[in-house]
Amino acid sequence: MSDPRPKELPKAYDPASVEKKWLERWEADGVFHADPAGTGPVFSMVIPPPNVTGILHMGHALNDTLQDIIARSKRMQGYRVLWMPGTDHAGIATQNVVEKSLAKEKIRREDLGRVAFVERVWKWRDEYGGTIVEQLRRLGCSCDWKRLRFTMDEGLSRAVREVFVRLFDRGLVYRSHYIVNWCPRCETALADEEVNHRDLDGAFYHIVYAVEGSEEKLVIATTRPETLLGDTGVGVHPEDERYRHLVGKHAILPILGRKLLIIGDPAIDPAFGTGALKITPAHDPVDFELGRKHHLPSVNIMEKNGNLNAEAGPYRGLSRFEARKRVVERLQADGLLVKTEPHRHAVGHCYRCDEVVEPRASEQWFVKMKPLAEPAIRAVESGEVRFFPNRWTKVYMEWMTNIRDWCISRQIWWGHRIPVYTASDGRYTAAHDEADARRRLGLEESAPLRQDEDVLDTWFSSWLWPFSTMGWPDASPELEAFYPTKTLVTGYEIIFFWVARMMMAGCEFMKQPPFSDIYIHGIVRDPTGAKMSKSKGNVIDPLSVIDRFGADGLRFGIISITSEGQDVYASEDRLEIGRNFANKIWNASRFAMMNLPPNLPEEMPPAPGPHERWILSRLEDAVQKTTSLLDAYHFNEAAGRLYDFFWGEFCDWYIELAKPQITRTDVAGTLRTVLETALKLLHPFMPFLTDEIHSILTGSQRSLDCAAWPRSLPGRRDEALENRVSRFLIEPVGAVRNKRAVHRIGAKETVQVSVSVTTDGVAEAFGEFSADLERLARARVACIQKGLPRPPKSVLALVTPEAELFVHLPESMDLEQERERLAAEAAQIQKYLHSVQAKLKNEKFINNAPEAVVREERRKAEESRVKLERLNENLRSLA
RNA sequence: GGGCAAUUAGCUCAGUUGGUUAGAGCGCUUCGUUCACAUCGAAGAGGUCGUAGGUUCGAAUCCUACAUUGCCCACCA
Repeated sequence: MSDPRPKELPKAYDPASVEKKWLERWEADGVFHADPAGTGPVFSMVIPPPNVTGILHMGHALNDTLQDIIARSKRMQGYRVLWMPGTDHAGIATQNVVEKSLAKEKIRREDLGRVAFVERVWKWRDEYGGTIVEQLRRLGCSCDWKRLRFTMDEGLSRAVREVFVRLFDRGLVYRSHYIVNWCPRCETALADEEVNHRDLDGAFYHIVYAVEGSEEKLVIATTRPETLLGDTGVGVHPEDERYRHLVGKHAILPILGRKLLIIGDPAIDPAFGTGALKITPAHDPVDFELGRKHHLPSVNIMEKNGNLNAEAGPYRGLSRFEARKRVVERLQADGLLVKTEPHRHAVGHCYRCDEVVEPRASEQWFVKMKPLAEPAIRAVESGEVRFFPNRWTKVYMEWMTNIRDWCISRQIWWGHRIPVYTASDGRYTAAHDEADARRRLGLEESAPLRQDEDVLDTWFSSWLWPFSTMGWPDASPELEAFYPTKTLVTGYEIIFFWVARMMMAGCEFMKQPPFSDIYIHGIVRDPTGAKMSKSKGNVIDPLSVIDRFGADGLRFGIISITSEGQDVYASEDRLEIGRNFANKIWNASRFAMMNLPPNLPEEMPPAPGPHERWILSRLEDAVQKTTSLLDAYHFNEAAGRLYDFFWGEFCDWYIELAKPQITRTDVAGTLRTVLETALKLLHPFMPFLTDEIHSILTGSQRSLDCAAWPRSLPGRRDEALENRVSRFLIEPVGAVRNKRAVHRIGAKETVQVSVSVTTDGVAEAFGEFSADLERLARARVACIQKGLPRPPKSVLALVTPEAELFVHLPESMDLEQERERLAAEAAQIQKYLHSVQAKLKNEKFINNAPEAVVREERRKAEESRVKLERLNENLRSLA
């Protein structure tokens, strides 16, 4: 036992210095390092890699605290824990950030050229890319930081190339001219999942198209009139009476005068709009398919940046929005705009920059997903991989079964360049490098090759994360020891982007799903339910919370306000609970450190008193519940049980009971045992605070991460004792305090208490705790006696079938008020008694309800009956 | 158009397989700083569990509708 030197312990917990110290110590001791060559059971997880441009937000705070709780508790439970950390190169996001910073110097990326630009991004990463990692450390994340990975590391890049080549060779990766989602701001294609649809108010423009060689007119409705410049056909339903005779004829495109073949296709809904559809194969997904089917030409009218090109004739160079305006004006002037009606419809937006996305036909690379999805579906179907909460299974299945091919090429510079090489004769292949490409194409060593200009979607590296971080494609000791991982913790917003794709990659390349448990948590929102975003200015900065409340305060706070599987409404006020609890733990420990006698024997003293056996019994309950709740991923319930135990049972009752007897060995020993055990249970939630207290308390400099998780000791549970404590101690104390408060008895005054009991046994039970009652309720127990009538000038404070407790009050007591209170209580019990008696008279209840339930109801009825009788007696005697 | 979630105290949420006189934190009211902690202690007020039916001896809990809110998916131009 070291000397805690209590005088130096501050009254309030001061996280700042403590956190810094322990961060360094954990790192120095290598507590978080996982050795693949070690012995014992293994537990592994990979962090959802935050964007390298990221700064810690509340979403990370929640996600990574959850993982850290798992990691630390598993470590204490004896597992060799690997929590693999790293960051994501976040192609578009990072490129945008660097482009923005270049813009301040009035430089565009084109001015620099590809090589110099990519160098700038690397430079940016070297300078700022460590920010998020530092912040995760400050949060207390027990990742194996020595293994920090980055999706553009050489090793991970090699894995990306290997995967691309394998898929190419299997025919699962292909190049195609296809309509894709195009972000004119980022100037790149996007995957379907990267487009957010929002309903916006737009207009439905009804436009007149003339029919060639006829007086007939066709009216066509569209929401994007500017795309008519790219029309190459008109479609109608083949059985539509209004239009079927026109099929095969031509319509004349307004403004440009182009001839448009009128085709019939059952895909066209005669009931929608005017029943006639303008076909713009290059700028609409439906039209693209129709165009292909009916061999219509495709006219691309848009530049990469969304401005119109030469195909748009007079509108060349205009933005798509300006062009829309001008086209509408022109149609109006020409008398071709029949009407404009308001129309609300879904408009796609870029998930990175929120620009309105345009469908645009272009040459892109795709992954054929169906064959990859099948094993990933089976793994979940069979129960090999499970979602927590389970409802996400359906969402996953739905998406997986309807999966579409994945557009993986991006027209940006920052990312893994597509490893496809084309020879001068036009033949191409995927390859690990140029030499490999020449081999595959049967070319000479010096033959010129051109590598594809595009880079891969960021998620094309993230989907390999669980094994690329462990050294794949090599057969590494890490893969051997730590793959597959056990639990993946992530938010539901990336189930499609990431979780589903990792499942597919794991099944395909490792022949084994990458994890068995998928824990899905909600999104952190502001108190009004809006997503937190910098532009809205509603973000809570976790770092400022750490500054104010400490990392442990933030961690405990965010976990306790997060109900399972639900979104979290966070505000700094709500997080205070964590800071307050940390302070409570600090002060309870401070009490222990100031009062525990030196040279206390290590082992638990034998035959402790009833208070001690009581708190040990409650501790046992806390150990059991916390352990099983954590195993089941019920994090906030586990946190809640610990909070209740520590604050509501240990501090509120046990410490108060122990105070006068703290010099006794069994009392001090119990206090220490309970505190130490509680610190261990709390450690995964609040690692800094618990390590600090533990080190002061024991002199040990080792983290509790190295301590053993508290074992359940069922022998400590004593429910009969718990029952006695609550009936003869906790309830009487509460009752006396209540009368004191109600009758405004000053805190310094002592009140007299008498107890009337029915049996000697009950008198004894009261006697066991009467000293505690006297101290905790500032009372003096005048007498405990069988059949004692209500003493004069006293009020009934507590009534049970076997006892009545009276509090003696001064002359000034208000009898009338007291009568009202008793009468109200009697009325309430009367009402309850009626309901129970009615139940017991019901034969169906007696016959159908389990015997235990019936017995319990009988007991309650009897109890209420006796209580009511006593209450009424007292009421009469008050009159 | 499909699907999912939520609806319990002023606010934010618990309430495990149907059986407690429905709980917690915050906020509110009253009282209290010799005694680990005012980031605290004590006491208290506050709820027809969204609505309407149904199943059952018994429903906040199960079923069916409906309402409100939020989210996800979907090529109706």
